[in-house]
Amino acid sequence: MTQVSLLDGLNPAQRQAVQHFCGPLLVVAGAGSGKTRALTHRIAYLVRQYRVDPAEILAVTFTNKAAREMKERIEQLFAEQEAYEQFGIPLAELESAQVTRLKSSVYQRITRFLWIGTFHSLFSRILRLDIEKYQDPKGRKWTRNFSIFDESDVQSLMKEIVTKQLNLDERKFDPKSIRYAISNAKNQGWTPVDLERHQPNFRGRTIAQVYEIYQDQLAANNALDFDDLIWIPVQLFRQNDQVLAYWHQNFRHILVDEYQDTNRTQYELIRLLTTNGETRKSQLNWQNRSIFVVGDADQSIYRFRGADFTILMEFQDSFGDGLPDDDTRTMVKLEENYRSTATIIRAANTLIDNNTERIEKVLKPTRSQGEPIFCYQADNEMVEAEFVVNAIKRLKSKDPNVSWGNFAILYRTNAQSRPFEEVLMRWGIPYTVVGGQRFYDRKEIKDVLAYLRVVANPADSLSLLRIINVPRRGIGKSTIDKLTQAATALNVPLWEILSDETSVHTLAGRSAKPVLEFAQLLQHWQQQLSRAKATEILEGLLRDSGYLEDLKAQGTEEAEERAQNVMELYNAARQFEEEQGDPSLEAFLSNVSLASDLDNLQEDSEKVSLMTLHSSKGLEFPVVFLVGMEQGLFPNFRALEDPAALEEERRLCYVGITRAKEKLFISYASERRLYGNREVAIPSLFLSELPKELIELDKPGAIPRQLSRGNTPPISAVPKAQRATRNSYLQQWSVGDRLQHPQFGQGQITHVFGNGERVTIAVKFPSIGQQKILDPRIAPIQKIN
DNA sequence: TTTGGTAGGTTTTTT
DNA sequence: ACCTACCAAA
Repeated sequence: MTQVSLLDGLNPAQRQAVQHFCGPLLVVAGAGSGKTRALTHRIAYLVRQYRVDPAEILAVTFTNKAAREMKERIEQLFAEQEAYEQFGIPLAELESAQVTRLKSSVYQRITRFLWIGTFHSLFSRILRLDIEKYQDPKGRKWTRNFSIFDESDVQSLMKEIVTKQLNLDERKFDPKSIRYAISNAKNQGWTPVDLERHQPNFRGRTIAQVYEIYQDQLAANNALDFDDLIWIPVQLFRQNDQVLAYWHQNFRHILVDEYQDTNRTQYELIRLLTTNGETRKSQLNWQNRSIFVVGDADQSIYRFRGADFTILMEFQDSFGDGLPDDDTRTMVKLEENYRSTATIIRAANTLIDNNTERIEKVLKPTRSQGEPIFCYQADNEMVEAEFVVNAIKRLKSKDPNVSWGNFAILYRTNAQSRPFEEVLMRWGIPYTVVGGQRFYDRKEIKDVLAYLRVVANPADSLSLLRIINVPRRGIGKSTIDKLTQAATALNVPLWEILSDETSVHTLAGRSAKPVLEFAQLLQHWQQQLSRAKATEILEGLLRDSGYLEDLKAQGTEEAEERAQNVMELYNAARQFEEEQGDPSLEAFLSNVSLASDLDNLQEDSEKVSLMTLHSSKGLEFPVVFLVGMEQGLFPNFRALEDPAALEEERRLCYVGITRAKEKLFISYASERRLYGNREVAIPSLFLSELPKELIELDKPGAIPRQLSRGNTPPISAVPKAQRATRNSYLQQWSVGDRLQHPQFGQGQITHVFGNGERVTIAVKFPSIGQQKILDPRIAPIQKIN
C-alpha cells in the first residue's frame, strides 16, 4: 500500500523548510504562502522521520488560537500517516469511531508532549515549576502559585504608587505613560538601574523609582505582570546555569512563528535556550539541535509593544551563516501565495513597495486575476456601514453557498465597530465583534476571578481588597483601612491579618464578625485547593459568598445579564477541565489570564466577523471589507509625522489586504464623527498608493490624485519640486546635532539612517523622556547651533 | 454607606 | 458620544 508522504503537495521551498533538521533556519514567509503548513509538517517530520522525542520540541505561536490550531493540525497529520500504516487506507475512509480512537491514541503518545503555545503561556508554565529558584537583584521572591495581574490591575497599582505613595504631579507623571515606560523597559530587558542609565534625567530617575516600588508591590502580592512572564525567565536563566542547562537540554528543537513580532526580551529568551548562553558563534554545537523561525518583516505590526522586526532581519547574523540570499543554507523564502486572487496580490505588492525597510521579497500569485477591488466613498460612517451591509446581503443572496462567516469587516480602531453593529443588528444579520471589551474584563467576572485568585494565592491583596465587601457584608471603609494599615506596618500580606482571629477582634471591633466569616469562607476553600477541582471551588465560592444570590436579588436587567456572564465563566471552567488534562484551579486561572477574545473566534461560524486589523493577522476570509480608509484614522494621526510609524501603518494595510481570498472592498467616509463632533475626512494616503487599474470606483474621482493641503501630507505625496521648500530638507544632519521641536522641545540626534534623499533621524527628547524617529523633510524642526 | 451627578478623558493597535 | 472615576449630598 502506498504511503502518503509529509512532503506531498509541497513546493520546493516548503520542502526545504520541512526537511530541515539541525542548525538554524530562517523561513521568510509571505502572507498566504503556506507557512503554517511548513511549521506543522516540519514538527511531524521531526518526530516521524528524524525520531525526535516530542517532549523536546518547543513551538512558540503568537496567539493561543494559533497554538490550538497547530496542535490540531499536527494531530491530524499523524492520524493520516498512521491510518495508512495500520489500515492501509486514508483517514477519511475510516469509520468515525476509528478516527476518534486513532486521534486519541496519537494524542496520548505524541502531541500531548509537545510544548506548543504563546511565549506567555509556555513560560508561565515553566515559571510555575522554577520560579522559586529565582531571586531578583533586590532579593524579591515569588512562589509557584503566583497571580498574573491584568492590565487594569496593573493600572490601578501604578496610579496608587504615583499619586498616593510618591505624591507626584499626575499631569507630569501620567500613570499610563509611566506604565508604558516600565513595560517597555521589561520588553527591552532593562532593570530599573538600566532604565535610569538609558534616561539619565529627573524623569528617568523617577520612573526607575516607580519601577522599583512597582516590583515591591508585585512581589508583596506574589504577582507578576504580562511582561514578567518573559522577563523573569530571562533573568532566572542568566543567574542560574543549572536551570538554563536543564531547559536547554530539554528543548532541542525550537520553532518560533511570527518571528518579526518578537521583542528584545523574547529574543534573548530564545537565544539563551538555543545556545545555553554561549555568545561565541563558532562554539555553538548544533548536533541534534535546531532553531527554526518563521516570519515576514512586511507583517510586523506590534512595534508599540516592543516588537522589533530588525531581530528577524538580523537572524542570519545571530544564528545563521550570514551568506547572501543565493548562497545561504540558513534561509529559505516562501513567496508563492496560494490564498488570494492575483489582483489582490498585485495591490498588496504595490502598496508595500512604498516601504524602505524591507527584506527583498515579492509575493507571487498562483491564482487567476479575479475581480477588481471595489472602492466606495461614503458621505459619513453610517452610510459606509450601510454600503458594507448591503454588499454583504447582495453577495449572500446571489450565491446560496455563501455563508455569513465568509465576510470580515476590518478597521483600524475598536471604536469603529459601532455603526456596523447597528446596521447588522437592524437587518438581523448574525455577527461577532472580536476584541473591544474582553469578557474577562467585565466587573462581575473580575469579582469572581478575584475570589478564585485569593484562594489560590492568599498573598494577592489586590484581589482580596476587591471582594472583601462584595457582596456587601458590612465591612466598611474604616475597618478595611485599619486592617490594611496593620498589614503595611507589619509588612505582611493583608491575609495574614485577616486570618488571625485575635488581630481581627482587636482591629475591627464591631465589624469583626463579618470579617471573620469572610476569612473562614476563604480558608475553607483554600484547604480544598489541592483536592478539589476548579469547578468545584468556583461553585462552592459562588454559593457560600452569596455572590450569585445577591446579583439575582437585585432584579434589574443588568444584574440578570451579569449573573449569566458568571454562569458562562462556570461553563468555561467546565470546558477547560474537559479539554485540558489539568482540573486544578491554578491551571484554570493561568489560562484565563492569558486568554484573549480572538481565541474564541470560529472561522467557520455563521457570523460576520468584525475586528481590528491587528486582530486579523493570521486569518483569512473570502470577502474582506477594509473600512475607514481616511488620513488620520488609517494611517493613524499619531503616525503621520514619524516615517517609521507610517511604514508600520502601511504594513498593517498590507496585512488587511492580504486577508482577502476572493474579493476586497475598500471604503472611506468624507465626514466622520470623532469625539462627538463631525469632522471632514481626507481619503487615506494608502488609497493613492494602490494601482489604479485594479480598482473599480463607485464614482469618478473618488481617489484624489493629491492629498489636499492643511494636513501634513507624507513625503511621498509631496511633489518633488515642492519638497525642498518645505523645511530644512537640504540641511545636513549628523549625530550630536541639537534641535528644537514645537511639541517635544529640545532634542539631540542619536542616529542618522540612510543617505541622500531618504534620511531619517532618531532624536532623544529629554523633556518628554522619549526617543522619536523623524523625517527631517517633514518634521517641524529647527536646528540649534 | 449609598446614590446620583458631573467633569474629564477617550480612540491605536494586545499577549 | 460615551464611559469612568470622583465628589457631594442624603
